[in-house]
Amino acid sequence: MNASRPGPARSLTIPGIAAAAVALADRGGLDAVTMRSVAAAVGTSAPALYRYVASRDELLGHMVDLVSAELRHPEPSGDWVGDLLAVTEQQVVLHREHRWLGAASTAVMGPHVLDHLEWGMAVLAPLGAPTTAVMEALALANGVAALFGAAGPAAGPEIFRNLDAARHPALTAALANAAPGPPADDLLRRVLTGILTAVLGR
Amino acid sequence: MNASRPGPARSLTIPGIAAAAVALADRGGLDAVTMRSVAAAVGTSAPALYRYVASRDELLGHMVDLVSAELRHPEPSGDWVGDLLAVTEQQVVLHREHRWLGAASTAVMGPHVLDHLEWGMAVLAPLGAPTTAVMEALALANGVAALFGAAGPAAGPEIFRNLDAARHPALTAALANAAPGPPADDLLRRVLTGILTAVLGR
DNA sequence: TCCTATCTGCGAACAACGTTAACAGATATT
DNA sequence: AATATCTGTTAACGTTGTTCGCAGATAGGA
Repeated sequence: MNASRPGPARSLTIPGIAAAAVALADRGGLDAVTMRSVAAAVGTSAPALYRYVASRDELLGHMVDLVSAELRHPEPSGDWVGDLLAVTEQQVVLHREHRWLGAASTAVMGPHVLDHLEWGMAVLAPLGAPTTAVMEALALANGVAALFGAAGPAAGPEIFRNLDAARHPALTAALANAAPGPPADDLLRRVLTGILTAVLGR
Repeated sequence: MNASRPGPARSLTIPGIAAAAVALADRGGLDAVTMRSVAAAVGTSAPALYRYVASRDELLGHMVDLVSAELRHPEPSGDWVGDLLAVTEQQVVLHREHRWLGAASTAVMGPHVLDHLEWGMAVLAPLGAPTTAVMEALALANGVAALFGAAGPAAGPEIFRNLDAARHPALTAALANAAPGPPADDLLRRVLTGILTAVLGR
């Protein structure tokens, strides 16, 4: 831990700052993550944060990487669908616990996000599919995880304010007798296998 | 066109305002859509816009609805996969022409967005699947369209700044000899059919 | 030991944003 | 003609991300 550099030692760390920002976003959404609020949460001043991050977007990237570090990647077992499904389920939980994840623009991928891609490449390597197809499959898996995590009662019935019973009869009837509940348990597995076989052609 | 109401007539329309906002967003992203810039584009003042929209978020909703109006929904032909694929391809084009579409939070669905859902319900009605499954299938189709539209050279190689050849060897090798190009033509069809059959179980 | 270079964190400030308040002018109904 | 009501504008408020200097602290070199 030798700094070997003049000047006082830094009192904060990027993971610490990102963790405070994540806690704020979990409570009040991404709008609650302001430079001033994060600074107050870690006990410092807003301009001091710019000694650690170049911009707010970079801080958001650190947040994404921090929560992505929670993913546990099992050793590739040969059952590539099962392996991928296990991690995708974790991603769904991640998106459900941190509903800001999908909106956090990842302008630059953090190391843990890259770890996930690396693991996915290793899992799908035995298939011998072209790398572009593998990347597309992984991107689709990520997107499906985001969709499943964001689903459910994300917003109230205000979304259907413009619903007109005369113009949208089928939709009106469908919403009347069937509120959109959480997706079925095995739906993610079915969709994921459907996507993977469609993309990788196996 | 009788207003039958005192006071001067309004000089603007919501579609006109939304069209100007769409043009701004197409050029400079969603950040370029500020109340002042939109007002300048339509030749008025920022506070005057609040006579037409209650908030900036509502304006964003009008933008989403305006571009969603471009969707052409064919008469259901019985070939529900083909019908759905035709419209989903249009949605991909829409997301590619308006890359801000995915980021525009739809707090309230406009009439044309509801039209799309209504049409989807009608297309999938002959299957006799539970309404929740149909809604899930349509939501997934929308999400896949957004994913396909957002794919490609959306951002430069800055995304992989944190790539470490020692930590991510497979990824490094994959990126070296295969730049992520646009998805194959028939990929969307394969993925969509895979998802639909997985969700609707047919 | 003292000096100096260099780093940290802070107070003030700036431009831009969404939004509101109060007001002048225009217009259709009475 | 009088009145009520709607429109659009100017000014302003609070908040945001970000930058500018500056005071203070600290480690290495003399």
